[in-house]
Amino acid sequence: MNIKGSLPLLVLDALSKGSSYGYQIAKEIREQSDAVLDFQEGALYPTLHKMELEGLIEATTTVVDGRRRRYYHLTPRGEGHLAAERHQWMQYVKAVNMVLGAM
Amino acid sequence: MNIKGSLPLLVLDALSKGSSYGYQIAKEIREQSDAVLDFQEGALYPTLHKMELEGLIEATTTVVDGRRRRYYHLTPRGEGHLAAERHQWMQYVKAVNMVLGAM
DNA sequence: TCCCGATACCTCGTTATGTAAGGTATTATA
DNA sequence: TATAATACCTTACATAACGAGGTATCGGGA
Repeated sequence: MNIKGSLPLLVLDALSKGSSYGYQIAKEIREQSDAVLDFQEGALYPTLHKMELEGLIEATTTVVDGRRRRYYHLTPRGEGHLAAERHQWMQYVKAVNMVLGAM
Repeated sequence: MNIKGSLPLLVLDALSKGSSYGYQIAKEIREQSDAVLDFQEGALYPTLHKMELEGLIEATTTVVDGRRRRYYHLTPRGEGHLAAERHQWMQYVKAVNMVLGAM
């Protein structure tokens, strides 16, 4: 179950804790949310590519145990964007809760 | 700024407080959220029609002050769905916050 | 009087972002 | 030996939003 629009925030947040790669990021999001969040590869990889094009993240490809890994890390621009996305997320949640709570 | 997927919940919630109509529902959501939520008519009306087809809401058309109004009210099915949507929303928010909070 | 903003409904084209399913390839395990 | 896990990718499709347009009424200000 994935609400559209929250994946970039989750990716930026994951990379703010150190560089990582697609498969690992997806796994962490799934595990840390007790499998409530479960983004498919068809959402993850295009999002990573888009964020790279936007200059939010940068990548280097390496090979570990014979398997190719594309490690991403935040750019300064990405760091700024993380703060903005965090704020937007909290603001949105607050707004929905205000409406739901209102009588 | 609207995260995709939250509109049906907000509509069901609005109608749980009494019958209402599209224009009014949109206005309430906008006002009660301090304009953070601002769904356009191109999102609102198709969503209302879809929810009616799904049997979550029912409508009656009346005329007030010469203007046509289509009043919606919750069906029993819609009431059950509201509880499910509420739960899903809270579960999702909790999941994202768990991931964001995790180190 | 005339136009504009607010009210009230609607649809259509486009865009964004997800799922499902497929492909390629390697390594570890049953 | 075959299957799961790791690791990348793409394509077709579905969904749900936005933007912009249309129709129509009513009330208020220039």
